[in-house]
Amino acid sequence: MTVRVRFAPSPTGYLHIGGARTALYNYLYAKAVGGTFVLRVEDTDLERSKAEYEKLQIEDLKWFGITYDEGPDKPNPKYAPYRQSERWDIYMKYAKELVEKDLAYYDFCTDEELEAMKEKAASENRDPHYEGKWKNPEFKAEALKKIAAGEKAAIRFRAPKRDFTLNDKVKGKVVYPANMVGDFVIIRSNGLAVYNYCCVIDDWLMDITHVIRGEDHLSNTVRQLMIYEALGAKLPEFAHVSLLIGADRQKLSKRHGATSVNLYREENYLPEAMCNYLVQLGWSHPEEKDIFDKEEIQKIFTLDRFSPSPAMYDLEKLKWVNSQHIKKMASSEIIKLVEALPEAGYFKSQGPEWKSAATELFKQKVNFLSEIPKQINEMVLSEELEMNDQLKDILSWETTPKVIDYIDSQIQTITTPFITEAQMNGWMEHVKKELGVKGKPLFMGVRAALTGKDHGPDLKFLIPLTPVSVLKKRVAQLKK
RNA sequence: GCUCCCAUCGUCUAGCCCGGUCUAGGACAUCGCCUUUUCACGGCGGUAACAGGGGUUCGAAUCCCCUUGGGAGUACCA
Repeated sequence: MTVRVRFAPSPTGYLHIGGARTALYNYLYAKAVGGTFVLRVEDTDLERSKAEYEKLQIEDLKWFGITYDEGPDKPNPKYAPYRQSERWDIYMKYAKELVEKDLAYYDFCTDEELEAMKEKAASENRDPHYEGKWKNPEFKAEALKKIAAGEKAAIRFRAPKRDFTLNDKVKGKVVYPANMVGDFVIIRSNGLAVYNYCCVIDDWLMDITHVIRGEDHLSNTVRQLMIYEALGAKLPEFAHVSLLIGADRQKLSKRHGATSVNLYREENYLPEAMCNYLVQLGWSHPEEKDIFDKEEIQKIFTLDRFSPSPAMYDLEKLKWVNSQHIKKMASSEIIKLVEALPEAGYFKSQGPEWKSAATELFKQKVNFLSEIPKQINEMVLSEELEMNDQLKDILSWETTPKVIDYIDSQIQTITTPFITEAQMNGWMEHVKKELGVKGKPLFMGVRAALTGKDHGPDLKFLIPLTPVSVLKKRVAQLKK
């Protein structure tokens, strides 16, 4: 039997970081065992579900490189349709069968009655477990007659009064005591099915073998276990992955800042880095590696390396992971990506040699791709000197004026658009040997003269990338 | 309230299932030093954790119980 897993998002917003992580785990597992990854859209909440969100979420998934084998736009006739909103009749059909078998019953209870029941239960300090009076066969006949006459009613599942046990891949053995839940609604009085029920019907009918999802579903799983049993369906394996939490240890949500995947896309995070980080949040590499890519993980991914405790979503480490992936990446790849950036005007206008030299230099120093053109604009292009305390300090050294004078005299003789690394080294040699300036005054003096800054990348690489016209202007400003 | 889940450095985690090799390992962050200056990179090193209490055992981070703390669920939401 081949493995079939699914990711089942609700299209009620952008793809969430947590959702992406769950999708990733499913995807990785499918890849690891040669299974099928299904995308199912859980849009039973008509109020909040929007078709455009479905599209957006799929785009986000694509950005991650998460592709699915089956889904709304890639249907397998055996299992289609893949949107729950297109499966109402299926849910109803099985619900009626459950009623036939007395495993469920019609409930004509009104909202007011329900409310009263809940209040009463609360006042008696117990759970408002619903137990309808329609258990009685007479009531059943009566109910069926009313339904036939067109009366609206919900269908409630009759919860067996006994323990249920789940052997979860992450949590281990979980025992749900009897009476944990009362009879619960599976079909609303408007005829539409409810999550805990559709989910089971779909997983069953779609032959899902492994349900990998967030821990927030763990408590609800008892309801699903009951339905599987009533249906006579084979239970899939369950893996309830711990939740992502924010800095306040609460479940990660919008108020924790950037929790939508599209935000990271816009910020030009590397999808590979994002995957790397997300996978690592709750799952550990068997060799304790921190940096890895999807191709590597999908070969070795297993369900037994999940951490059972929640993981805090921490931008600092993500930043570092991103920087590591930038360093790993071929410069040719980076060039393509950088050129697509809005700040990359100057970068784009340069020749291939300049681009690759600049990329080699700056990719070592940034956490984000967008910092490459930003740094270039600042370090290479800016003509304006910013007179800060550090710079003033350097200028006050007694060796600095003669360094500047020398650099000025040299730069005047240059007629090429750029100087070479050899020329740069020659200047350094001269200042060191002939002017007798070495160590900190040497490097800081030359740096100040040519960049007007007290920090930046190695001079011998930086200066050959800087237009001579810019260098001249900087030196001229310092001469004044 | 009730039910379930969770508990190793500030953070992500290894180790836990199959007790001794753990004076608890790695990574991020942080601090210090080194590298022809600075930021960064790299290298080296430091600070830093088994929530508390009981058991079981010759021996417990590892097994059991309790407490505490955190999380989730408790809907005709998903």
